[in-house]
Amino acid sequence: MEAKEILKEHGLRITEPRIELLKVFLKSDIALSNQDIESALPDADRITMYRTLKSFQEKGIIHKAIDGTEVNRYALCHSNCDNHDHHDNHIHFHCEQCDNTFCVEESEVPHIKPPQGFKVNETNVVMTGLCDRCQ
Amino acid sequence: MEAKEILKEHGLRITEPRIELLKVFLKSDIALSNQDIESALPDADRITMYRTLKSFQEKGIIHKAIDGTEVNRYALCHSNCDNHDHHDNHIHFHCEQCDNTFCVEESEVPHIKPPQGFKVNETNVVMTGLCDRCQ
DNA sequence: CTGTGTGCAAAGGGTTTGCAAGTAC
DNA sequence: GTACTTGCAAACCCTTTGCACACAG
Repeated sequence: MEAKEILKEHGLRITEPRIELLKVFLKSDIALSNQDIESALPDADRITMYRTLKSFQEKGIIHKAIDGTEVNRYALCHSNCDNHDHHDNHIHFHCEQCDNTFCVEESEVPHIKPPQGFKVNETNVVMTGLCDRCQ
Repeated sequence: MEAKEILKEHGLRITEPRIELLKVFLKSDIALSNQDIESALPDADRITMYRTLKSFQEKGIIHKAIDGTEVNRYALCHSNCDNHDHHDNHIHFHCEQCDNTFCVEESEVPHIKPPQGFKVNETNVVMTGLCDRCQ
């Protein structure tokens, strides 16, 4: 069972809500909002979901996909992110039509020179437009 | 009075709450959160502020500064944005220390090739790190 | 067995809606 | 005068906290 392995690898106890949530992420090719997750797991407890999302982020299992919308979305980390140290370095794409957010894994965030006197730790790129299914 | 002119140019009635809010933006060199605005205008009505921010956005007076935080921040449009058609094309910088977000006006968002079959309307870049005052 | 995780109830906080009075033009 | 705007109250909704019970290791 892949979900259980991921939990074990990241030092989290194997519980049912965590396995179910992780399965949803493993099956999805888009970044998931709270609403998406609730639709996928209608019987899951919302509070538990909040807490699970939080610990998944802290353990480096998922990352927040910055897409410029009001809505928080999360996606699996593909690089080996350890606790508190994410290094996903890809672009996110938000489709205006279907409202989905995609991780563009094949992309690399370009190096952009920061303004004078500024120190950059992380650069995020969000593209907005129409995805391949919608246009 | 510059504030009044801006309102007139964008087809908005000249009212006190709008002038006051616009003055706050004109004086600020950072993107402003709701909290920032409330601190600057302690006596202003919060509901009116929400509505004013909304109409300013719709008229192209301000734009949302995407900075990857939970907090919505807004900054004046410098290019000529008309209704529903923003074309600010600069990078935003979020400082982890002072929690401020800056519009990096001198920057240009690089052209990044979208994935196969995707159509890009807008590209946003957010850099996170330490600003010149904090490092 | 021990500490972590769960899930219900309740509190918290920010945002939106309804509506009557006020005001720009 | 008319349509837009304001600002209060109340409704809304999402998120967080408290706590007792359940369960993984």
